Amino acid sequence: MANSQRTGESPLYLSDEQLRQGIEAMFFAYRGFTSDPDRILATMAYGRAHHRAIHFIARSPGTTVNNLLNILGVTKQSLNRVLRTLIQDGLVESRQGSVDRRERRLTLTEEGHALEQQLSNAQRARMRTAYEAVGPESVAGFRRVLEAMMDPEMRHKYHAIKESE
Amino acid sequence: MANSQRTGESPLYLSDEQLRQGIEAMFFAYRGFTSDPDRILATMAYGRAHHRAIHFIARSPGTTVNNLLNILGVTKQSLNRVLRTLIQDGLVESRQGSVDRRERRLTLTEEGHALEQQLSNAQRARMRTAYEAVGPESVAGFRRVLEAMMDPEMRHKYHAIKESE
DNA sequence: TTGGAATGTCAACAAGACTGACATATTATT
DNA sequence: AATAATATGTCAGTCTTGTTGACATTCCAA
Repeated sequence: MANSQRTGESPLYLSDEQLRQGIEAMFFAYRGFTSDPDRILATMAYGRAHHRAIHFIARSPGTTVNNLLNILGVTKQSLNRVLRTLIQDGLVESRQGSVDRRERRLTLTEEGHALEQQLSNAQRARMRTAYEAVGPESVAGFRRVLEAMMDPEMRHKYHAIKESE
Repeated sequence: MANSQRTGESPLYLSDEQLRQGIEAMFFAYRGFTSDPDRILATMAYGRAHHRAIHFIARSPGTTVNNLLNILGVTKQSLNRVLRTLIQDGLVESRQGSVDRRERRLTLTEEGHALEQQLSNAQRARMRTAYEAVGPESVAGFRRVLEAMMDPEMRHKYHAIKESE
């Protein structure tokens, strides 16, 4: 069962040790990935959950609560708490849908956009530095592996967001 | 400042849109990355924090609490709560250090190893499937980008663990 | 012997996830 | 027109995992 017992049959890059290193790289890299926005958010009363909501509202202006729930994969109670504070603080605007008036269409206010820019600038800066350091071929590989790691439903959502832009 | 305003100067793969897609890919992929262990852990009274502790104890048997604190980047109180339950449940053994008896040397018990295997098998299976789907060149690029994304201290720890194996 | 380091523990707290129950509009179906 | 389903919001309670701050113990080293 364990790959290390049949190294003759499968290539080195699929060995348990290589996979384990990939797992640890993912762990440490994700820490770096979130650290810059986290630092900014910590100075306000916000956390990672607020960042995620802001990001995807910025990405798909006019999105509904339900759509956001699907993308973020949390409960409506959890999301609602975050949205409530963002709306109260004037970062997010919630308008009744014109076609289906049960829906709430979410958009960022000017203030919300300002924070979104601040957060994504920080996150992109790290990403850009990493991309520049390794070059386009490595970046292409990076993107391919990440996509292959996603659950199929997540992959669909990922593509849907990409293509709607 | 925003890269989208000087697309003529910098390559496409460093555009804000490409960086944004990388950020979202990272977000969705990390969800997949943690989902299999999370599912297993949810059936017991454990969470991701327990998984992380178990992983790095398995990786560096006889490691100290302090070393684990450095790797995991949490407070000792937080780690201690997790370790306490793991020790009580007989998954982790804590022995007084022989050289410096203030230290606690942490190892997995047989039961601990069994759980670690279950968790890492699940996580490696996803990793292996992804790796197989994209091939060794993409994997190499993936690893390069992840490493470039880490904070320098994290990169050191990552290498230290790799090389001690 | 004294100071500092490593560890453990107690208490209190907060973010952010969860479940379950229930309310209110609105739309769709019968 | 009545009923069912959908979208959203809210209240209450729980859990995990993180945080601070305070304090005790043990042990090494100057």
